Amino acid sequence: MKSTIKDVAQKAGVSIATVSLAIHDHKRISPETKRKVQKAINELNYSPSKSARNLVSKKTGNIGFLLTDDHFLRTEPFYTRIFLGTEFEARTGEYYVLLNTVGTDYDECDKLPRFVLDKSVDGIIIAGKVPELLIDKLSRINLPLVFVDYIPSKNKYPLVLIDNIHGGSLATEHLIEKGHKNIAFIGGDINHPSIHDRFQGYKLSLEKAGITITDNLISLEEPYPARQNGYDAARRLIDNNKDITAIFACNDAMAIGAMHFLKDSGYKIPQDISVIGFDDVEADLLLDPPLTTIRVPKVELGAEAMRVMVDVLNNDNIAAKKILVPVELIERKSTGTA
Amino acid sequence: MKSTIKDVAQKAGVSIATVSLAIHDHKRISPETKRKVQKAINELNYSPSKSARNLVSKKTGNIGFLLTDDHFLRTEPFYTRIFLGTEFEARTGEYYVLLNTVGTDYDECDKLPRFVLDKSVDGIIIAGKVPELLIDKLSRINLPLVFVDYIPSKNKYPLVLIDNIHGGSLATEHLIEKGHKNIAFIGGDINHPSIHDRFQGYKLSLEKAGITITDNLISLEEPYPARQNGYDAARRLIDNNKDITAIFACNDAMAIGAMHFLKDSGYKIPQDISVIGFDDVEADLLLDPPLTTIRVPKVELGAEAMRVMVDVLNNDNIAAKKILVPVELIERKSTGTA
DNA sequence: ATGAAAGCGCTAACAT
DNA sequence: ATGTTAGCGCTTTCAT
Repeated sequence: MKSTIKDVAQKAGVSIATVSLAIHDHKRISPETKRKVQKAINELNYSPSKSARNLVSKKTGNIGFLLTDDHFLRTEPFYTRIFLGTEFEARTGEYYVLLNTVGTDYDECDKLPRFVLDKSVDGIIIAGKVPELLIDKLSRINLPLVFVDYIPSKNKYPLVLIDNIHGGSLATEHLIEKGHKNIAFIGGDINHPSIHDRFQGYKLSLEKAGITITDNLISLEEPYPARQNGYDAARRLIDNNKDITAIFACNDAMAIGAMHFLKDSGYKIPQDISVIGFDDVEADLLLDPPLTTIRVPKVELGAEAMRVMVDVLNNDNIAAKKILVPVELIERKSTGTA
Repeated sequence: MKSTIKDVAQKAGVSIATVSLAIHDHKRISPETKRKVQKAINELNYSPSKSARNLVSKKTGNIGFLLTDDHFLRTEPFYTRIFLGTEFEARTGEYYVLLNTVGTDYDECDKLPRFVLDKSVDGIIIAGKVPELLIDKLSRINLPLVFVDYIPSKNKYPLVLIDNIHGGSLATEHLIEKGHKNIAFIGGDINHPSIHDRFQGYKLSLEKAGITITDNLISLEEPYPARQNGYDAARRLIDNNKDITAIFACNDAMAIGAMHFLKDSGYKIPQDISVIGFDDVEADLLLDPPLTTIRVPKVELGAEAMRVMVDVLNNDNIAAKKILVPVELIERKSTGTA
């Protein structure tokens, strides 16, 4: 039933070493022997055992995908898409990807992810913000790390990032072009590199357009960028400043929350107030009106991270590169002229 | 992290065999020795190598998760959730899950999924409808198969299914209770067991209520249950029958499409026409009005499938069992009195 | 109750 | 150009 390298060797009338070398297309093996071996392999329907290979090569052929559980369970399928991207790309690199989530409250006592404990991965792709303590621990074991959509404080790893500053500018400029002057910004967890950068893009574009940046247009106190927080931030902003004609939310979740608040308060979107988000999650199209946003190519982010990982694994001397994945404006119906 | 069973044996002052037995909590090992070994394990931060274990045990510790690529890429994160469920449950069973998609147009020439070719899995969970030809091929290799949300024609495998008939009844009865008599059904791919069963539930409930089942209330011709097809089906139905006061769509995607058509045509939901879906995808809450639907516990479906798989692998349970996972009515705002 | 030793299937020196 | 052989880290008889 299950043939081994020994069976192949016997059938081909050579040694197992020859079979092994022939399989790896080693130049020391003559073309004729290779053919003989190949014939035996076909006849026996042989396929090398991964376990045995792994044991001797000390490789696993697996890449770990790590993120916090709240990221994976959140309503918007953002990181799920990134995961899919790594998965698709892994196929071509002959890898499998293993998933593990960790709590956001990771502390000293918590164990390392299962796939590092039992040595089941050759490298780890870390998606989104994870506890720095975990990164510290991970950096001590000798596994290649690639970050996607997050910049760890100890910045010495390859990074695959959204071009957030540019995206923030795109969103803001879109609003400016529509004639808006009082453009609010809704952020959450401003220490998060992505949100920080989107905010930078906002400020840069306003400055470039000669528009003064006012404090009461900006909401940065929400602890994380979720719908309810977007709702709350919009309320606080609108309560304090009736001149606002447009809102740029740091992500779609907050934009959706803001839209709910505006509707609840009787504002018409975009006639009274325009709203633009960031991410382009799938729910955007279902909203009424559909949300104008900055599209983040999520699958592409994952694929890119996997490509970098494969590169790192193949040439151990790769410099920690930083890849900025471009974004684009998707204009739908939630933004209009001032 | 680099310590092996040898290091542990040395540190504990015993043989590697003893360490191995102690790890597996074998009764032949004295409690005291076990403690000594455990201490050494902790101090060395030892964790057994999966590759080595796999080699001797002839197991991989991996479960394959198979579905068609269109299922995985569709907008509603339905199968993604099921996948997550298998993943969560796999943790406790000490398994990893490997993902593979196949085309819907799978034919004789196509290769088997990668994880079966290189023998990387101990069993396969098959989610949703997959080509029967593939199932045939898979059934010939000697791997345990578990189906979730699909009934293969060669019905000899463990099945984890949604209680679709009951769900169809729940939805229909809800509408009947609201006083509706002209209740339309929108289906797609009626040969799909799930959709077929939901339709059965619809007919059963109507019969039970003494309501005649009329052809011009039923749309079954759409080839698959997606949004656009829901839109088209609703249009055809409403064009032919102005008496319709409620629509039961076989899934949320079609319900969303139907709602779009109704809105485009100036119908008010639920004042003019009620709409109920099936699945409870995350978009439902964002719709205006939010969609009344039958909730399918997606994560639970996946977890259950993995539990069955683990059972099968442990030989605890050889009989091909069939598990019906219950559903519930989630009443939101898209259904009202007739 | 514990240890010695024989593999599991494969790769890669080292021989020939 | 090909064969011999020593492990990789672990489980599992079989001895002691």
